[in-house]
Amino acid sequence: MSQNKSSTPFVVVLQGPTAVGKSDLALELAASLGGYIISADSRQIYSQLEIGTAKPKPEELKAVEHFLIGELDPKQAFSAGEFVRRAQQIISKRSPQIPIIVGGTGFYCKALLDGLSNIPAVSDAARRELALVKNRYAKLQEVDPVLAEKLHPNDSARIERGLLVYLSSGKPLSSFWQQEQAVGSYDAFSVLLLRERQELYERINLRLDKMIADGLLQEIQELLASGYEWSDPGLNTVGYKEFQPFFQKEKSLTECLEKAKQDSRNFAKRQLTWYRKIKFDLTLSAGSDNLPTILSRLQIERPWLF
RNA sequence: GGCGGGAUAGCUCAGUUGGUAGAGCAGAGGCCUGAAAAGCCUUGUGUCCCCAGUUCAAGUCUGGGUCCUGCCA
Repeated sequence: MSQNKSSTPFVVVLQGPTAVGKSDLALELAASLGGYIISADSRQIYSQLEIGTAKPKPEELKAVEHFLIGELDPKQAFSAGEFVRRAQQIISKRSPQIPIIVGGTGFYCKALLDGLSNIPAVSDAARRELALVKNRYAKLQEVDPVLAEKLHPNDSARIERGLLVYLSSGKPLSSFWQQEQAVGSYDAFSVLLLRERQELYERINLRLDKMIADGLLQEIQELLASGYEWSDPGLNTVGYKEFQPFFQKEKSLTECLEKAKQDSRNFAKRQLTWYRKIKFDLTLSAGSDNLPTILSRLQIERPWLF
């Protein structure tokens, strides 16, 4: 047991709801293990969204090497598949350095660890064709009954995705599930960082107030002035989209700020629901001195690291 | 002080010709195979402000209180 049993790369995964305090712990952990950080965050991947996505500060980005932060233009769409591809590449290139994968996008972490079915990319032609489909759920029932069975008729996003895959490939999305999964197998140590609900909600509220104080509105103003639009993927982000009515002079700043806080709280709740069914090696309560706890566990379970 | 409007779920409010009440939001729980900070589902017994009256029956009508609120003074 003196070394990693196979060549499977070792990764630490740190997850938790928004505003719980993941970044600080990740920095400490990376420093202790001599590792680097990969952000598993569907919003921090965008450039120019600094304040509202609570990106690490420049000093922090300098102290520890970070990946997948600010790499994408807000006009570009991103996806779980793309995340997995990029993360895998970074991990293999950097091996045997230890990546600390930190982020609140649970789906990305799951996709990286458990793999995604190998589903063909969606074509532009399919998108154009989809625009002509009237009753989408009925169409999906006809074309991919297996998927339709699993979806609620109101679940527009997944119905759309199912149809796009069918229109692109000519095969039902569900037919790809059985196929081999593109699993990059890792020896992962998964940590969940939690906080008491009430306290988490209070932190979220305070964080939004602080974002405004730190110049969130100016940041949005600059984005708009640079030609970004509210319909761009990057701006479809909690902490940004709620301020559209303010910039369009339809609602007061207070109203928009309250909505942003509300949406963040709802988001945190959804994250917590997601994490409940994910298996973690260690669940920690934020606020205490968690670094030693993680390190001692690793010393026992992954002695070759030390 | 005068003339109005209102008092119903944590919040904002609906409630039809009287038959013991319902939406949105919040809260809570859940789903999730390339938009996941997205998308979606489930979940509402509360002194209908108080007292008295009419009535088989009052959130709903009548009278009297109390407290908000708008305009005029």
